[in-house]
Amino acid sequence: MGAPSFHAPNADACRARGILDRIGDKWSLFVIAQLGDGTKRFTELKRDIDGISQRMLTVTLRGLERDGIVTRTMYPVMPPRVDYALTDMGRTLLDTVGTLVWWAEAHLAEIDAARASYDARAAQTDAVG
Amino acid sequence: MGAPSFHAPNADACRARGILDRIGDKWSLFVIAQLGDGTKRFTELKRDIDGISQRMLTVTLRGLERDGIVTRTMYPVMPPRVDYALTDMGRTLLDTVGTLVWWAEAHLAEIDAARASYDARAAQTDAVG
DNA sequence: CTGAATCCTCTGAGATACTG
DNA sequence: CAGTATCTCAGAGGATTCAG
Repeated sequence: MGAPSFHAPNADACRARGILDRIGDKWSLFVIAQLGDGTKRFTELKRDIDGISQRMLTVTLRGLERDGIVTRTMYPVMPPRVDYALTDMGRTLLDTVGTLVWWAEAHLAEIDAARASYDARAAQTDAVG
Repeated sequence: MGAPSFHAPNADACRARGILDRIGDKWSLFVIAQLGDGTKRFTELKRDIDGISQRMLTVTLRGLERDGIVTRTMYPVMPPRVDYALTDMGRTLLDTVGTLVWWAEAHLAEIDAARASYDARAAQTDAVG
């Protein structure tokens, strides 16, 4: 439990938002996860991340590169070749996100149950009311 | 740092997405952070979370309630009164998110530097190219 | 006080076609 | 192969208004 008590005023939530804006979008997490396996090329990423479009892969990679989370290496060869990899900071983020994944796994069933319960209550209220 | 090594294939990223869909939206994190201080009423939350609209506060609270992260307690009095609080699961999430905030604080400067550097390079490329 | 309903705008993101 | 450019659409979210 390295987590500080986090009696967060808005300020703390604000800092976290910056991070969530980065990894909370639709694709960043998948890209980071994929690069956790090691250096990959554009087409490899596109193939391995199911459903991502060229455009979104490009946009996502640009964002991550800008924030110093991935590196982009171009080889001036024909046909072109570009390698992507996590930076050191990117790897620490991978670790941090790991705790979130852990939490998700630990509470998936509980969340599903809560949703089912809530939906059932809502449906009943609808029918009765 | 209990974080497992997280050599995540897509499956792991997928599970985390569910969580990020919940806390990664524009307001959930602020609400959770505020409720970390203890039970609050609708109007208190609206006042304390700068810039949130009634609508988004309602929508956000409903989502969090549905997922079993906050509880909603109505008092049938006049004028109406509704209290919101974190559930036990909500408190564990607060803890988990704490590690993310910690990461954010630890790397804010590095990220800012990376952005500045990237933007500078981009501007230069633009000018020269 | 708490919230539902309506309207409106702006951005995220997919599909497609083109370039070095 | 690795992008960029353009079009388009759906959904998020704000402002405002109405109701219990």
